[in-house]
Amino acid sequence: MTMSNTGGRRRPPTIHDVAREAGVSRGTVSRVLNGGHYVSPAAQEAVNAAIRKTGYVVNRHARSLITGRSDSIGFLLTEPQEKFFEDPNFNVLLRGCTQALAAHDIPLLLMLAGTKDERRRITRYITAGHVDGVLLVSSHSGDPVAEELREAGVPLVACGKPIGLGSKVSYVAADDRDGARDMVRHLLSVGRRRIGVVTGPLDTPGGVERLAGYKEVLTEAGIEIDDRLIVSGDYSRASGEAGAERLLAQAPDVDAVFVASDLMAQGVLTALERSGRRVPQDVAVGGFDDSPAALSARPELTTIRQPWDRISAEMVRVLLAQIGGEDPAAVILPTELVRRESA
Amino acid sequence: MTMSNTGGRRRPPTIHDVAREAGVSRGTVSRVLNGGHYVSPAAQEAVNAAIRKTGYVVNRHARSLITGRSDSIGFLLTEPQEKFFEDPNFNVLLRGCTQALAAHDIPLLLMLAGTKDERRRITRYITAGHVDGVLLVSSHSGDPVAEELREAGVPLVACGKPIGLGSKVSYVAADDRDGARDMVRHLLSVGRRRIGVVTGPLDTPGGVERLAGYKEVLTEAGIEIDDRLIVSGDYSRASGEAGAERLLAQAPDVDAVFVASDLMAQGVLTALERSGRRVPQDVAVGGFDDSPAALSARPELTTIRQPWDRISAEMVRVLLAQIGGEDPAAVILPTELVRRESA
DNA sequence: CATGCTTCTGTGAGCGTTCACAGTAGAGAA
DNA sequence: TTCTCTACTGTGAACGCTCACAGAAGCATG
Repeated sequence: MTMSNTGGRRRPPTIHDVAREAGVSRGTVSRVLNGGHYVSPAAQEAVNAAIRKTGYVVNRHARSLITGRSDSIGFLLTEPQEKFFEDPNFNVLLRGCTQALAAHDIPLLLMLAGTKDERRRITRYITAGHVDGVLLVSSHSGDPVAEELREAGVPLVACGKPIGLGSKVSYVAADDRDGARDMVRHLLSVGRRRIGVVTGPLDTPGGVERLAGYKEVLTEAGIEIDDRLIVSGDYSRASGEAGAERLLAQAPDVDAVFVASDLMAQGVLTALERSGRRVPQDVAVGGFDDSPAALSARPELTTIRQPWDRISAEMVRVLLAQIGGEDPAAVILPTELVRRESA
Repeated sequence: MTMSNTGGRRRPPTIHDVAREAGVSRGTVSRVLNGGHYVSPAAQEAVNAAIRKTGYVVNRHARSLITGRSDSIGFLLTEPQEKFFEDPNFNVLLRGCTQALAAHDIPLLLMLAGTKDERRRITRYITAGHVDGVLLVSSHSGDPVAEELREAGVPLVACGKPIGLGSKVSYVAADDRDGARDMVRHLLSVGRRRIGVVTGPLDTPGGVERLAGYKEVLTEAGIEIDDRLIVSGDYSRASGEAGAERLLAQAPDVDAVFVASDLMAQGVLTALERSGRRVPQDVAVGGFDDSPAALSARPELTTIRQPWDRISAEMVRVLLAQIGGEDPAAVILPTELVRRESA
């Protein structure tokens, strides 16, 4: 007598049990579960009571088998994995998406596509229909996974404008250009004229747009663009430090720096401190993101807030809409200047 | 004629298609899929070829419906949500678990149990059998969700020793006491004698153990425990700053501080700087975790590395074993002193 | 030649849902 | 009355898979 009883989890009640308990048929229970149209109030009530009494929870596998939907979505990260650790923005985004989906009772599957093997596995998983749609985080251009998913017709919403993907891919992004404009205007308003910039990667729309905003405002203000004041980084802390070194070498008279990410700004602060310059007295520093890094920097960073909570909410909204048959959409959200100590 | 064609995803091939293609029956294909026992080499080969040709991927819903397993596991965070953002350790853990599971082709469902509503929803979801097991992150004591899951017999592995749960819950943790011992020994070895400590929350085993290690080493060294040198925090940066203020007021002659987390250590550094003390010349500072925060601190933190990659790998291993019917287990992993600038 | 054992294969049933369809009852119109 | 329409309910089939079972073939043993 070998009964393998692993912890004693007994089989949960089925729709049948509920139907019997309520004195109705499976069909009626199913109708109550899915919106309750064409169900008499009496039956409605009886079924709900039976559900409460039995503790019934729908078996999603059985449902998915017949509907063809999985009622789950994937959160796909194709960034180099290090970024995932270093950049607190991902956390905020991931949390926001998870919660927005939870409100719809949809679980989020975390998918990390670092290696080539993982990419292949994940692509197969998704195209096999195991998720209904994908929230995509991938700033670099020409992402092969995204391209493949798009071709397979998988509903896709990117965070930030994707490159090289057609209009079939929705995206949600902050208004990078406008945010950059706000920051540079602020630096002007506190009396700075030799304003440098550490850009993000210039093969991404975000990097390009933030630089464009910088140039626009300076030009409007009648200040000539000086190439010695422009260096570029890759959003990492180290690249901010290196960028600031270059900037200081090329233009020692710089009196402000607009840095395209808070993490890079931390690096810039380190380099400035090493060069003996005080922030903000000698050089004002403006960041971008309003990530937790902005608060842990010394001095605390004046920065441009990206509305991550709204971004994640919109990503989920747009994705669900697209799964529901609507056309892909692009959503641009406003940013906000957050004034702290560094500028 | 209203054909609702949403993007043209056609139904993927089924096990039937593969069977027909290979000239065998469904049963044989199924056997190949699940280990290949009792299958002739010829059939094996034919089925594999057919799978490649058709691009077949198993329908997990259909499989789960009959096996009763979901072949997916939940990563449950019942911490106050802010920690999730502030503490980079979570990232490392989450990534490690995701990848370890990916190697078994098991998706990870991210579950954030912040509000009471979310907790109820998630508990129902899990106990309904929609995941086979749960990786639990929850440092505070008396977690009601964990308790409920344990009672329902859901396989559970906690990160760090849980409180108030019976021996039915597995856990994986770093050797907190030994790590603390190493750090305090190190502080002694660089000539410090008035060594303070900022503990973690003392209602958690981690907090208690790290304090115990501190006391042990001092006692061994013949140094009397001075209560003025002991203050406690909650692992947050702010509590580290406040703790250091108290410490400096109670014992101005302190020449080293062992801080129970890197994040708190950042706060300690801030307070020390404000008080005019140099690190490490006047006061040496030792952290705990070796989180990314340790590297972004100035000076860079000497700290105790928690082996997060091994912790996540072990959590997954133990959980899968438990799902497979093995008994719950406790795993303690060794830590390592990482010497940098602050001590 | 019968019997047993091992290795392999096909078949029917069933997992818990949803969906399409058929059917019932009651109300109102012809 | 008879017909139609609406509101509601029950039933069988199907979704794609695994599992238990039956059976076939090959080989050794009695």
